[in-house]
Amino acid sequence: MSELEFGNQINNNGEHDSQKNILPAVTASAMAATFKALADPTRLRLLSILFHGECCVNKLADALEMSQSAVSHQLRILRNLKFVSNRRDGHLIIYSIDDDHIGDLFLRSLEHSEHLG
Amino acid sequence: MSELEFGNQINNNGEHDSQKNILPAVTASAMAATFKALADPTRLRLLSILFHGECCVNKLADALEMSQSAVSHQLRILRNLKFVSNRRDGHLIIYSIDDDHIGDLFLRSLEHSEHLG
DNA sequence: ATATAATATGAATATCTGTTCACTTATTCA
DNA sequence: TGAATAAGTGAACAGATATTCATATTATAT
Repeated sequence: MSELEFGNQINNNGEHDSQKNILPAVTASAMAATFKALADPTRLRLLSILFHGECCVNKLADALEMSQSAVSHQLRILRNLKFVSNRRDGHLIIYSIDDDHIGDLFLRSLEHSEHLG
Repeated sequence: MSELEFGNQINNNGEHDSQKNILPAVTASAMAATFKALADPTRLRLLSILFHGECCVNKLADALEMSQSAVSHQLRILRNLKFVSNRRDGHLIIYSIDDDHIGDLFLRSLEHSEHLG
């Protein structure tokens, strides 16, 4: 990771600062938002179901034995971060995975939690 | 991700359930803990510094313009999740990255946040 | 139109999280 | 030993988060 670059930066004195190369606060917040969306067991379990194929809200709620409302609230968070998308079919709303990065993030996290033991 | 497996499961009726293959709640919580540790701008910025090499607590606090206490609290969280380790050198405690997965997680999250725009 | 089914949403609440403050611990050096 | 420096920690507090409850929205079927 030593080649990591977050874009050029100007330090407090207005001088170019290539030494520290600290992740800018704005970028850090954006990344934190991404991790926050994945930092909940319910949302991870929802995603684990959707990895196997699209699914409507009621089925998701049944599968997790949670209220429809709770699941709907959580799906909104995944939607806002563009991890999932939905489409209407009759009076069902059908959710599916809609992101390239999430699979990798998911697997790395699984590896790490196994690594912790 | 369709080949994703979380280990065999037994459903409510005691029957084998290979259809849903939902991420078990315990595993989901472990993964969530991993993501939680990364779901904060301060901790991500600390890691971004450590990617460039080891660093003591005071320098980290200076770099982020935060109190030593706040940084110390956050370092403990990264330490508990084994993302960083530390060693003593005189009266300095020197922190460094101590994980294989974190670099990937970091970069994927960066990609995703850029993808969101 | 009306009733029903599926989903979304706002308010409320209990829990969790990040920082500050005051203090303690650990190490070095005079 | 005693002062100084670096880092860790518990309590407290403000702000964020997950669920519940009640209600609103949207589409289907009669």
